[in-house]
Amino acid sequence: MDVKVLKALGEPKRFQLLKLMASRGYCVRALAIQSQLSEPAVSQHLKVLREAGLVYGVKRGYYTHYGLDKEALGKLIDELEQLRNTERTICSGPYYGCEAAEIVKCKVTEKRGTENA
Amino acid sequence: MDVKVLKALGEPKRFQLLKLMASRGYCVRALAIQSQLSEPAVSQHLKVLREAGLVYGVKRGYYTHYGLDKEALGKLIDELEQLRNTERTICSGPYYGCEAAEIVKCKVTEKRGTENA
DNA sequence: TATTTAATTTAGCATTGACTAAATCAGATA
DNA sequence: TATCTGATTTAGTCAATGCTAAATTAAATA
Repeated sequence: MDVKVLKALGEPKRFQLLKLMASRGYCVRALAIQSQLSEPAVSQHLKVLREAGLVYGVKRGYYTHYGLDKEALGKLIDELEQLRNTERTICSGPYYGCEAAEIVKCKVTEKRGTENA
Repeated sequence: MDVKVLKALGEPKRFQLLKLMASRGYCVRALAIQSQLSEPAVSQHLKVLREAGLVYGVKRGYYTHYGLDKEALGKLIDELEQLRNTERTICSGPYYGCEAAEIVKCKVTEKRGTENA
């Protein structure tokens, strides 16, 4: 999982821009007006979104059309889905350690144990 | 869409913690060991995740068991899915404006127009 | 009730990040 | 080729954020 994608989405203005671009292409100024941001600010946000692979830009005449890359979004969704479907280990042992205790290498007999479930 | 959720996920260590908690419950110290973070650092991350609704804590004896709230994750997934399924408006008009031009209120005749598709 | 202990909170510090203003770039138009 | 213009980049500023160390809290245990 590329955290860069989540980080790119986790900024309110950036997410707003992305929502706009979901429905159609926008040039930088249009995005700036819609989002109440300056053009350089939009440009910088677009750079982050581009580097996360969430957005693509197509030059058409003077303008560059920016749009949401739905395939990239789908990839993220798949990965989150996978996380959701992670099987959950049931730990019903004593407080200090369970069947998965060795993961953190803390023993029951230690002074300050680590609970693992 | 609550951007707080995405913001909470967009931090590497925090996402790592969440991945751990997907498979089973962990106490703070176990998470600290696993993630190579101090306990206060983990506690602070958990606070962010809790406030985003992504994580729940259950007190069991001395320990608090933290786990991923899969329902909250599902909600996020649904919202991203919705974004992905957004119908795309086709703009095939001239450079300065298309059928959706009025959105940004820029006219073809303006000195510096705004492209909308 | 007194003690123990996992967890949290606080203050402080260093880093990251978003924005502005100005300069620059790129490339389409004339 | 020269010009015009949408977009990007750069430098600088301020706020937000993640971490540490120390103090504090809350609640289970003895």
